[in-house]
Amino acid sequence: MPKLIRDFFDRDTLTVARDLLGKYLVRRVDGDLLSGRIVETEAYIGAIDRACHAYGGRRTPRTETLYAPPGTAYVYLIYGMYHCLNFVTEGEGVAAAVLLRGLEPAEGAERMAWNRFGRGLSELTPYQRKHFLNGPGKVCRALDVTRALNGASLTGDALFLWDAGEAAGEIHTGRRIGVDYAREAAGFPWRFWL
DNA sequence: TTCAGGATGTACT
DNA sequence: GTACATCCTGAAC
Repeated sequence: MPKLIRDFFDRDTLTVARDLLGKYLVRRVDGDLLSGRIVETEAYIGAIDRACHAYGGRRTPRTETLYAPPGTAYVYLIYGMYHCLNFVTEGEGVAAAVLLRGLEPAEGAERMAWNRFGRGLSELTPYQRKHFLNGPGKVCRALDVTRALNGASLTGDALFLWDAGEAAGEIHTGRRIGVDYAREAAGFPWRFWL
């Protein structure tokens, strides 16, 4: 019911990227619940997208997860020190996913602050509060998402998505971040935010 | 508030 | 050897 099931991800990737806005990502770690409302996503579609790691059907040990069944977590290391979390979409064998770029903190914000900055919520500067979960690396750091979760199911206990029944609100669309190298794909309006 | 520069490891040429 | 779906710090404005 409110927990998103595999069928949710087994659809057109752009549709999934939009529908994820306003849903909640929930992470269970050591009995604690960390969660946030999804406010920014990007779509990556291997068949036609130079910015996708699996562009043109490319298969390597890293990209293998992109071909996994819908509702699988694709987590990779970027710039040697940060992780990015993606939700695999469309049927098994089709390389496509939605990158999670931003959350609004919900449950467990205190612990997330410790994960991100090594100190509690009340100790944060205004700048740190404003830039709390507004980037893919930040989200993963706060929710303790690492490559240990690569290939995990998004309908399990450690990591899943929740539909609280809230209306998403107005959805904005634009170019994706950090893909200027991707030629024609650099301009695809595949970034969505609230 | 904006900007340049550096950190850091893996994937792939 | 080069590039990378990033973030932080510190300095200048």
